[in-house]
Amino acid sequence: MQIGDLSRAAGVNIETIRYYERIGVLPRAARQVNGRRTYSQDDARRLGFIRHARDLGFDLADVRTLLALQEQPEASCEDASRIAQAQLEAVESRIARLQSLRAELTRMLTECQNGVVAQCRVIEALNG
Amino acid sequence: MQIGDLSRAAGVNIETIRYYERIGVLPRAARQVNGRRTYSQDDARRLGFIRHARDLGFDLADVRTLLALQEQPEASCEDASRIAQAQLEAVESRIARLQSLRAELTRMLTECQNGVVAQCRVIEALNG
DNA sequence: CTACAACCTGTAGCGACTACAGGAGCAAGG
DNA sequence: CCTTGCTCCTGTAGTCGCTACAGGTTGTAG
Repeated sequence: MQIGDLSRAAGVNIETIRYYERIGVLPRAARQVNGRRTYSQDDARRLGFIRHARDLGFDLADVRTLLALQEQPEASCEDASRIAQAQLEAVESRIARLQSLRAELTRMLTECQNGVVAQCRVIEALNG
Repeated sequence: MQIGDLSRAAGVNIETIRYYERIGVLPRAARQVNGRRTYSQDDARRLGFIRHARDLGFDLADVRTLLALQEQPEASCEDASRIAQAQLEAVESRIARLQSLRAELTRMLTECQNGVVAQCRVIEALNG
């Protein structure tokens, strides 16, 4: 399996895969004689793990930690749940924040009568 | 009022104020004889406007447009409400996405018994 | 033999800051 | 008068997580 296949299989951009290798989130891929990268099923699983973690909002530092943990099956999973817990809290505070943004935006828009800028509640609200 | 005062008054980092000037979101500030920037109340209001818009999640391109609109009181505020409407939709889809992340994180965490990585639901969920 | 696709490395760009380095100006205390 | 320390200046580089080239090689199909 070469990089294009992996890219399609995992739904991750080729450039992103090379980027992950460059920064060491993925190990240096094995090469064919022509210099092209080859990947195993294991590599694909690792990339899937990364992608899923990224989709859940973990940053690459967290991903590194989670990957390292995953490779020590006998270690305590305390670290993993601590990271997930922190991420959950971050997500919850982002939700709360976005909900208040939504409220303010909605208020701005319902008060705007679509007239002239001088009377526009959207602009006025931003000046408040 | 010099830059430090404005920074404290508006709650915006000094470097950020200079950055806004550099990219033209703020006009080039008037200078004292010694070369230091001076700001008026008007400048402070403009910065407040920017900050508020940024807090609402508008990007600097939107901010530029909103600032330009604000300075044409007789123009139609249609553009302003279109931008706010788009922002509202973006906020709503971010909320939806974060709510599903929260659900998945919560599920991961409630299933994790804080044992060993090999049985950890957090790690397992990321592999799924 | 010629296209053209897929790959390679290396570097630069994005947005919105943030953090220096290296210097100048200014007020207060000794 | 001199030093200390604060604020300011410009200019450049770093952050994060990619993404997009440029310029080259290799492989495949007609």
